[in-house]
Amino acid sequence: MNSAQQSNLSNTQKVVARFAPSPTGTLHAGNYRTAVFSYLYAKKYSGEFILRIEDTDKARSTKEYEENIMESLSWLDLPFDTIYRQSENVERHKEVLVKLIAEGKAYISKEEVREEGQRAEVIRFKNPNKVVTFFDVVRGNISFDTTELKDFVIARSLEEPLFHLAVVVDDFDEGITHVIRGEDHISNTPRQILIGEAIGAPIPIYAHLPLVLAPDRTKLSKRKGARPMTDYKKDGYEPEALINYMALIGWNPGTEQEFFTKDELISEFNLARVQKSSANFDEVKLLSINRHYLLKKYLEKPEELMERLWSFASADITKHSNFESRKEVVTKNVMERLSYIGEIKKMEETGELAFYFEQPSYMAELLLCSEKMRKGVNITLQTVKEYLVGIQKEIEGMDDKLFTNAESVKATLMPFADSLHRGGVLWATRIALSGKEKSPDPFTLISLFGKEESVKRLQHAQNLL
RNA sequence: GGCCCUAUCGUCUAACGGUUAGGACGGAGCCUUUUCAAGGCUUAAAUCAGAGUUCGAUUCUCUGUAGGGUCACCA
Repeated sequence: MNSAQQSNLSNTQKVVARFAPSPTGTLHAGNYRTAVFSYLYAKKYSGEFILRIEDTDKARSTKEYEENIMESLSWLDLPFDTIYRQSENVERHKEVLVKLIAEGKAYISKEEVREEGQRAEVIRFKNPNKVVTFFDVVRGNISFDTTELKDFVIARSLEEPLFHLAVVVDDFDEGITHVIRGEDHISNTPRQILIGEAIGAPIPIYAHLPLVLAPDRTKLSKRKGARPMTDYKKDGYEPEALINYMALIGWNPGTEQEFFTKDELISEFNLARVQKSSANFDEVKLLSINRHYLLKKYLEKPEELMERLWSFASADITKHSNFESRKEVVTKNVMERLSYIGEIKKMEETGELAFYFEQPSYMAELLLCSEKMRKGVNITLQTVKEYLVGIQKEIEGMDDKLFTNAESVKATLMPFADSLHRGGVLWATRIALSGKEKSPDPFTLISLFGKEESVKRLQHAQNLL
């Protein structure tokens, strides 16, 4: 049996899939992954992707969270064709409730009030108490004996429909053909099918996706480090990387391709290759995919990327008198180690950037290269001083034209370094210029700083000795 | 606990019932190099257990085990 046979929907009907979050908190990658799958599926079949805000819980739903959802979807480039809010549909829900009650399929039930806020009367669905079997595209047939569900509550009152009722009515009214959602909804499905049968709604095609798990292998949640999608935006992640990675959690194309444009995903995606078992969300892998897209953009549109990159740095850097002239080279060097753009902020905070613009301070001993680099030669602070004096002289004697690029600086200075001690001279020079154990090579730095400042920094180093 | 779902390297995963069980991320090592990063090469690492079906099981069946989900007047 396939899904089209099971469902009483016509298989020539246009696909209408939906993403139906409730605006009661910020949503994380696990939530948005279901949006990705729904979107890809709908677009693959030239169908519609609907966003439905499930805000029937007035007490917990807020406009801010709703905006957060819209912002994320827009950032991820998952545009919806239509948006609905359940709260705007209460009249219709009421109409259905009234009809259900009139037909004896639901009833007003007197309740014992145990907690504050509980109603003395609610509306319960009259459970036909049968076994419901439905076909899930991901898992095949699933059966439940609904007897254990009893007569479940579908509304607090005529004006206050609850989740199951609202979902079924709205899916029906909106013409939803495919319900693609998380596995945590599997056990809700029989209830919803029962309601659907009671109101004469067609049964949609169900696809329950495996859950996205936190590293502790339980459901992803805020407490377990799941970040709101907007955090990735704030940190300057590439939305293409998120989409790419989320698509690959619980789905694979069956080939060894790992990077996909959105259009490629749309054409490659299918529900048949969706995994049954839940998966871990791996921030490290996300980082590596992000870096791939970051580098790609840097290669394609360096100007644009540079603008974006430095918008994450403080004015101490971007308003520095040398910033504009050094920006390009610094960007190039910084890009070699960034996984995501916002990391530049971290680099600045940990003091990895300052030396590009200001005289660094450091301990004189740092000018001494490691034993390994000395290759048996005895190098003392005095020797280092001689190296620095020598290299400074060389630089002072260089034609200004030679400073325009690192290669010409290297071509001029390397023979000199070799004549004394390559490792010792270059290490000391680099430290004098950067003050850092780890930094770009000395030729790049000399070319970046120019004659005057390079000499100044070398002089500073000599004064330490 | 009841019900439901799931089970391949650390992680994400591939493999018409027949493969030296493949790839990616991460790890390790080597090369390159003045440092770091990048890059190149190499490498370690898995079919939950036990029965059954079969000439042959990662793949099918059953049992066990483990993990997860769900049991609201939340969604």
